[in-house]
Amino acid sequence: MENYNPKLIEAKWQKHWEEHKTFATPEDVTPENKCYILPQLPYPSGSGLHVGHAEVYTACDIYARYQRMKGKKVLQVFGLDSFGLPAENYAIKTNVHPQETIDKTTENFVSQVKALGVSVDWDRFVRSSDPGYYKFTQWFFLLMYERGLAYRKKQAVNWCESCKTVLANAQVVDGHCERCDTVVIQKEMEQWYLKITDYADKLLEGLDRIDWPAETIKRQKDWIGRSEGALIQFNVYEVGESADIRNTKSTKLRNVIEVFTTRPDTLFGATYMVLAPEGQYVQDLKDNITNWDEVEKYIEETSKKTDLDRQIEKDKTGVELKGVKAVNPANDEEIPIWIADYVIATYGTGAIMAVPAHDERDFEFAKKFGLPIREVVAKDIGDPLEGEEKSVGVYGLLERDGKVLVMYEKKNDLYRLPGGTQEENETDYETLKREFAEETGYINNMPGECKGQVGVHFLTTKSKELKHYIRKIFSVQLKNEEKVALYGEDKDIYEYIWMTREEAVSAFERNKTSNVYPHDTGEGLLVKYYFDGYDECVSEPGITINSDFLNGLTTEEAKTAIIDWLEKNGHGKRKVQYKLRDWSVSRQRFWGAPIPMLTSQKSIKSESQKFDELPDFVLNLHAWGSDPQSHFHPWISKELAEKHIVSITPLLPHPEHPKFNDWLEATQKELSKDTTNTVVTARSLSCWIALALAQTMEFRKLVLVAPSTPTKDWYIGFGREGWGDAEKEIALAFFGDKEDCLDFKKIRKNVGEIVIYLSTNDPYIPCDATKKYFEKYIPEARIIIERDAGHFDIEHGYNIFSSFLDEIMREVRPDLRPLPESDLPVILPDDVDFKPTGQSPLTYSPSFQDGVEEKYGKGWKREVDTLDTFMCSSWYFFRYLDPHNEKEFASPEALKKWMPVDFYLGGPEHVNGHLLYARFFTKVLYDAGYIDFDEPFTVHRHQGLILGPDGRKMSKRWENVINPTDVVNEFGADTMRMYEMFMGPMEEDKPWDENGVKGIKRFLDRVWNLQDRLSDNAKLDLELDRKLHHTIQKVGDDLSKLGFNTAIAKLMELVNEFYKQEKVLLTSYQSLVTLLAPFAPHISEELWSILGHKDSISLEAWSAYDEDKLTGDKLSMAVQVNGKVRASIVISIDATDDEVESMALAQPNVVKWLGGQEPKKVIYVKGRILNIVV
RNA sequence: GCCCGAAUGGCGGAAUUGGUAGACGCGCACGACUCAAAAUCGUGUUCCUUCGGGAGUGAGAGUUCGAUUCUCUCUUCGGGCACCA
Repeated sequence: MENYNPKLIEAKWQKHWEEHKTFATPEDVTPENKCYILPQLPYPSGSGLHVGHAEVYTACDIYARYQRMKGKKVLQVFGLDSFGLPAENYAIKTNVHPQETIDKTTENFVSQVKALGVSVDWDRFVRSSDPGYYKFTQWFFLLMYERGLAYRKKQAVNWCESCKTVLANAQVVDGHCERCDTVVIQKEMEQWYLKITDYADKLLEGLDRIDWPAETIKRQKDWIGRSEGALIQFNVYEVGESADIRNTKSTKLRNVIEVFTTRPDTLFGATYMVLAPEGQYVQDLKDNITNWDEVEKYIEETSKKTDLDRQIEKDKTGVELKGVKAVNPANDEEIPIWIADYVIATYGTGAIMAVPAHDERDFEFAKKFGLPIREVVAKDIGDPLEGEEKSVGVYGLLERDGKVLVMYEKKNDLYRLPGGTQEENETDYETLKREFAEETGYINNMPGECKGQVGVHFLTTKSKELKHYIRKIFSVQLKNEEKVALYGEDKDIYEYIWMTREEAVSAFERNKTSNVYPHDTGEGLLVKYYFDGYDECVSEPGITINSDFLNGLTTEEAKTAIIDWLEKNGHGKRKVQYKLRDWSVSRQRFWGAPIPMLTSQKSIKSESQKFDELPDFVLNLHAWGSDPQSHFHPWISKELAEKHIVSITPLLPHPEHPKFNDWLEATQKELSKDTTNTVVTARSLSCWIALALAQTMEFRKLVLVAPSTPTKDWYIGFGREGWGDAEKEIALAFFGDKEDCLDFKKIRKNVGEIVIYLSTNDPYIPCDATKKYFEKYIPEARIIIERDAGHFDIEHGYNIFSSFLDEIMREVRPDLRPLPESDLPVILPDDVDFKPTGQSPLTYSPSFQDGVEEKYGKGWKREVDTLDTFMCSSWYFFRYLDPHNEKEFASPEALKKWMPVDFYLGGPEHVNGHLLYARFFTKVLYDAGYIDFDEPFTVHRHQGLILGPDGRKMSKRWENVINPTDVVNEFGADTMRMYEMFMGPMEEDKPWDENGVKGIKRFLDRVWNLQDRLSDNAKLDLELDRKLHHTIQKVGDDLSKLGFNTAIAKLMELVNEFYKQEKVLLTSYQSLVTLLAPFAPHISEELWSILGHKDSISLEAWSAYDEDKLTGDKLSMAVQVNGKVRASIVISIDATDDEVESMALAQPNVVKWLGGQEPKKVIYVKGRILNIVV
């Protein structure tokens, strides 16, 4: 027998697999047997494969090989994310074109991965920087653009001065650039964004349906950051305006500040407002602000601060806006308006109502600037009658005979302290309560009876909370407004409850905190106590006080009540707010996919057009047989009104029997002379009216929902079958005998933008045919296909239609144009100086704009920014399914066959980047009808970090980097694979251990050397056979749940058992080799062929275990006396309970420990344990 | 500050629904083979011990016949978010 020589056999088998295409993707795939295994897409760095990479590919491969042996049809893939900053930065450093570098590193990286012996279908290898790939990255951008999900906007962005590029929020780590660690600054720039915020709800909802690590799901939820609350409008007045004017409720109040709050119930406690310094509101008020110089200075100071500064300096700063006041809509109280940088412009509305009593930040601010603090939520509640023995409700304290008395409630009884047993102190509850109230002026926590200063509501059922508050401070309500503070120790909380005034004061002095303000009034000590954490006041619900009609309501009740009131009185409404921001995708860099858009200097289509930010008039047209009160029309009217946009939805004549000319006339009447900034929306039949109007009038925009196509064959060619004569008659009356009669040339010239909504299951308007029709006549129209939207009717949930509202409101940009899909890909030119200047390098490419004007018209140029590489990795898992398809990103058949991914392994660092984006892309494809699932990764797991031998993160700096290829060369890929899997649980961080690698090598040597002991006629050892079947079971179970380390341990046990035998049965050894195959494929293949098999072990079936062989006829069991193990007995498997008990009692050690006593009780858990209690 | 997660021998880590804690590997010790070393094979290896036992899964309590596992409090470490209204 030769020695185990991994070098030789690994090369041999890798060649064999490649030549025999052993791991080509199977064709006979069903939804039940398909198994798509996806390792995370790596960047091919110059330093090559890292041990962390090897961990991912090995784990995926072991899983893939196991599933293959279990009979699954496995697709395992590999690719590279070769676009992006690392390659470009390296190019800049070395002055070598990134393409060259990438080709080199690709070759190196791929050969390193292949050397691990992974069972990947290499014919499906993809690389994001190849034109065949990024053509579809660009296609995805166009899809987003068409659906209104890609937009260009000027706003403050994250900018890295060193990388000279914009960064997404997820790429900013602790205020620093993820790549180069430079402090990120804010810069006003026009950038492309993807509207991922539109999908916030869907991204949140889908998390409940996927098998991902709980931690990851939570992190995505936190990142999306949904909070429910209300928008509340505060009117703003100039100081000095008379009350009369103020009271006249003018509908066109110019200055309204809207705030978002999650605690509308505290509205009565809003004693001032704060605006974000860089926000729009401040600018709007500029003319009325009398201290503008001061304000401007503050704004400037803030804008100079980086986000990092803002995070570090948490000291509150701010400036009051003099000359203006806001009015709290709840109580008509005038309150001051401030600006402060603790309010950020990008969340909510960039303005808050400040409720200092119940918000920590407002509280700090109010304290610093001496603003009034009004409590509106009483701290307490919880049912004192509920809970455990220890639950105590402290009702309050009073002073008597120089002692401070605590009233508290325990279960149903009210006690007085001190002393006395329960019985002695038992008193009539009502009497005691009354007496207590009379003496203290304190009224207990009965909802509705709370008075502002009552203060000490330490009512709680949880001893934890009680301790917490007592430890912090006891605030005691005495007569004449005097307060004392007491302190309670953690362990003996009752100790301090009884104390003299002096004791109380000194206890208080000892435990002074910054939130306690003692004043000696001369007559006594006045202590003002602010709760240490007002955050708790915010998060913990309570009873509303000081709030007029909300008094006595719980927080939840008060929220509902105040929102109802606000909505009824037009001061606000319910609102869900998200932390998630839109995703900035344009980069001023070279090494990425060019954005497939055209730009021009001209901002209008014709001489007379002028598009302001918002439309000044919206005309909505309802459908045939419909009216202005139906479907989404009422909602749209309301929303537009709230945004102060004038809109009309006229009732069109005879909606049941419409006539074209009547409708046209009726709508024309509603329009003024200048319609250039008017938006016309229409649904179904009336879309034709909208188009007809646009032949002669200029519009800002048309938004057509489920449009009938304006041909006379509409109802025959496309319409649903079985229409009766009546319908035909009406349709004819409407359309007349017109055939393609519209002048689309004029329409296209007259309208700034045309958006068309279609639904995949519209019973009247066929999606595909209508799409084709409009693509032909209005190629630049943006066609948005909505999944399962029916006829955009109320039955399909279209009483609200938010993307439609967005389209109405959206700024029209005639200076931007998407490229037609047929012109993709936009090839990245290579005649580019890629040194960063802050300008996109493509600006300087001589060839990039060649022929663009000739092809697309004068004045048009290609967009010179490139796409964030995260866009490449947001869809790569689709490309593997059909990597050579030049027409589609993947064919519908391939998508149906393999998606979603069955197992996805990747690092936890991408949770709020890639993993969110990939889900977003998938959901957009779903909504657009391309796919039938909306979550890409059914099962997802993370791998942990492999640390250096010193326990630190591997880094050149620590000189503790392990190169996987060195390990493969020295010990072989099988050893490398198994060692990485044996180190510990896959998802945990674990340090590398040189000796551990040797241990695995030793194990494989032992497996190899077992050949010496093989025999085909050795006697079958029953114990060994049972062990074998146990191992088969355990290894299979562990593999299905990725417990690689324990599976390997079990294999080692089996091998150790084999070594206890003189001879090993050939069949047993064969089973061992198949179990080993997923982990160490090369040695397994070699042994398999030595054993005489011709076929690859990779395609062998997984061993089955025999259920009957798992259990022997005897087993060993522990006997306990009083819970301590005192003996171990071997019992027969079918022994009766009595037999076992008598056997246990006969054990000498048991007899000894029983000490002659009779057992009180014997607990016998069959086959597991027997415990004797004396 | 807020929110998660973790803590087991000298080390990496096992332990099913609460049922003989320390599987497996490393390291270490001893033995066999060898002139010797390495490699290999074998034995032992939680700690204390007066060799009867005793203690023991970060600390302290609780529930239980029985707790690494469940509950509460605390400590330490790791991670995430961070003025998100």
